[in-house]
Amino acid sequence: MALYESGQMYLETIFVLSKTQGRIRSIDVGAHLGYSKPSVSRAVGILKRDNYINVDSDGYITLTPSGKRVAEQLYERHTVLSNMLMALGVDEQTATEDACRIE
Amino acid sequence: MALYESGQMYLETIFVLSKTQGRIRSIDVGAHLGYSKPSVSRAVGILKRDNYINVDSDGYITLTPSGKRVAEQLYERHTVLSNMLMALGVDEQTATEDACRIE
DNA sequence: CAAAACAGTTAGCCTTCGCTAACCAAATTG
DNA sequence: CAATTTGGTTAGCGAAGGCTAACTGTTTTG
Repeated sequence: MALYESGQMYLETIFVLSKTQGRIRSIDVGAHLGYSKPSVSRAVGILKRDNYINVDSDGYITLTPSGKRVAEQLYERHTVLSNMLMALGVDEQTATEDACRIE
Repeated sequence: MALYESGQMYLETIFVLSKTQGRIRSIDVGAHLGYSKPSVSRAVGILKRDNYINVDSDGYITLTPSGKRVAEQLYERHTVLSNMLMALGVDEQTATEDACRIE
């Protein structure tokens, strides 16, 4: 199944939060993205169905190998964009946000 | 009225085609974007309703002052992105396409 | 001049992806 | 231990923005 725009956002968020926070659940993803619980619930269900993530019985989310591979590409792309923007003189905070928006 | 993502695509396309081709109509915009006539028809109707463009009795499209102002910003943003990508070593053709995608 | 091509519109369908309301089950707490 | 909080789900709405089918009216053409 194809990974749509919003799915990429969720996947990258899961990747980043996993790195910075350790174990994460849907609620953390929603809090980070500013989305409602049902929106996250659906998105997580799709990512799980399409084998990008696993969700254990306690609701903790981990990336599958293919999910991790894709997420790393997305994160790399994000980093490239941020660096480009910073090279243009945008400060780091704004650059990171703009990179998000552009993605 | 807000200008949504797709509206920006249409507006920028109108701007670019006007510069390179002179007089343009909906059909030209659709051909360039690869969209169907009804999709373009709706989008053009919205851009017209929101005063970004004018459409004369023969169907020829021109930008209003505010439409032109916005389109120039979009085009500028596009150019910046293309240049950033080319600075990264991407060839011009690919850079322009990627800038489109990113936008 | 009849037939075909061209440009545009209308009606209506589908998917993505937000949302709220309402519910459930498990954990926490006064 | 009853009441609240927490995390998640289900049902269903609405906007954006693609699409096809089918229609119009105008031009072009054999």
